[in-house]
Amino acid sequence: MAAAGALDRRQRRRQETIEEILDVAVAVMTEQGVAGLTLGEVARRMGIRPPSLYGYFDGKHALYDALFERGWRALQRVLEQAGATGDGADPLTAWREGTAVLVRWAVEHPAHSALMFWRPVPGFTPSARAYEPAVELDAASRVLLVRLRDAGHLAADVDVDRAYRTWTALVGGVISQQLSNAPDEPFESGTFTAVLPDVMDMWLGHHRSNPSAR
Amino acid sequence: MAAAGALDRRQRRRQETIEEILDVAVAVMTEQGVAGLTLGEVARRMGIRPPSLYGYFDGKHALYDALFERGWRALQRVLEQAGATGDGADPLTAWREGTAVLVRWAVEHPAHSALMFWRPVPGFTPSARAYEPAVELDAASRVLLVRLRDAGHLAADVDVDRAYRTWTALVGGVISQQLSNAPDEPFESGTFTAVLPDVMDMWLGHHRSNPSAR
DNA sequence: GTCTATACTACGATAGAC
DNA sequence: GTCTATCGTAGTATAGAC
Repeated sequence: MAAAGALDRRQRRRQETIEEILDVAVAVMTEQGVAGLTLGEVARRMGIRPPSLYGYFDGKHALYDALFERGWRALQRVLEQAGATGDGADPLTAWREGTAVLVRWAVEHPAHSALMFWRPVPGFTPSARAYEPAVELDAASRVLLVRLRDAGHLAADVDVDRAYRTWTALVGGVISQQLSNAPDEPFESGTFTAVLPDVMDMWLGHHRSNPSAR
Repeated sequence: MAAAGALDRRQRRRQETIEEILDVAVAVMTEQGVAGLTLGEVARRMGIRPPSLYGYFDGKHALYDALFERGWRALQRVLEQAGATGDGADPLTAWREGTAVLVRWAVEHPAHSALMFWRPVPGFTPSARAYEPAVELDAASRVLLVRLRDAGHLAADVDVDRAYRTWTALVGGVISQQLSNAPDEPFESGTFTAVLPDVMDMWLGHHRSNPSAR
């Protein structure tokens, strides 16, 4: 039992170090840009030497990969807490609020967002494991979209896939513009996040009256 | 006259070298990502040494700056050629076609677009000179938007600034999603560029019936 | 004037001592 | 587990050949 306790303690300590590395990396990325992350700067802020980081991550890309996965998992979590993926609430409310929560999270986590939504790092491609929560969230969003249609908020013959793609473009556009042009503005009063209600109305109106025909 | 001729010839030669550097840089950025540009790779492809590039550009950032400016100027040019900024055509047609030309140019010039619309390079901020065509295009777009309203295609009391911001978010979103998720698809059959007509209809419909109130 | 040669600093990464 | 030492390559800058 003593050995197991020591192992737990050691593993917990290790986990704490991993968390610290990731937190510091996010801070560096927020200040210097996602591609401006350097292992030297992370090590410097932690008071260790760059090679020591290799005891926790297999290089810089592994760090990006962990941040990519954690970003999607964190987004998943806030959406679940907002009740956006549950079956209880009215689909329309869930859709509207879920979208707002998504955009808020994105602008409040610019470094994660840039890594997740754009691909600013030359050689980096997320692993299948890191991609998993993104795929799950995609599937959950499509399910909710179907419920939105079945509840009569969208035209019965709407092209769900096309409508979903359109929605991602609109929401992604608001996030993109806000982060590129005014990253320091808060969600509530952002130059672009402020038009999110308009954008939602636009999308809902279009798919309520105008079906996918074109 | 002979001296002037020699000077012209020398300057022309120099200009050709500058163009070649920029072309090669775009090729590298297209393959490796905007932040993946290295002077060594540019020099290697041109058959020269990295320090030779300093005779034409004051380092990598100056190269980015020139590409930023040329990108906006090129976009300006194709929009003018499409008649999107002239006074002749119907404002609605000009707006629709101008938007399509913009999106097409963006997806067909991914390296330029990433540099112009996102900010993927850590230390780089475009100079005022490089920004000029972007500002001009912004102003021209707003003028056209006012003409669109005055021609009765938008509600008379529409908030022009807000409508313009919304438009940039929508169009930027389509470009963003297309370039991030399926950069190799052509404009005509792109997963996201294909919904551009829907997005345009949405935006026009919203501002025709629903004024800025909210 | 334009290039090559060379040097300096910083980065990511690995090997091996303690 | 962390360190020092080291490698290869990048961006940058200067000196000097032609």
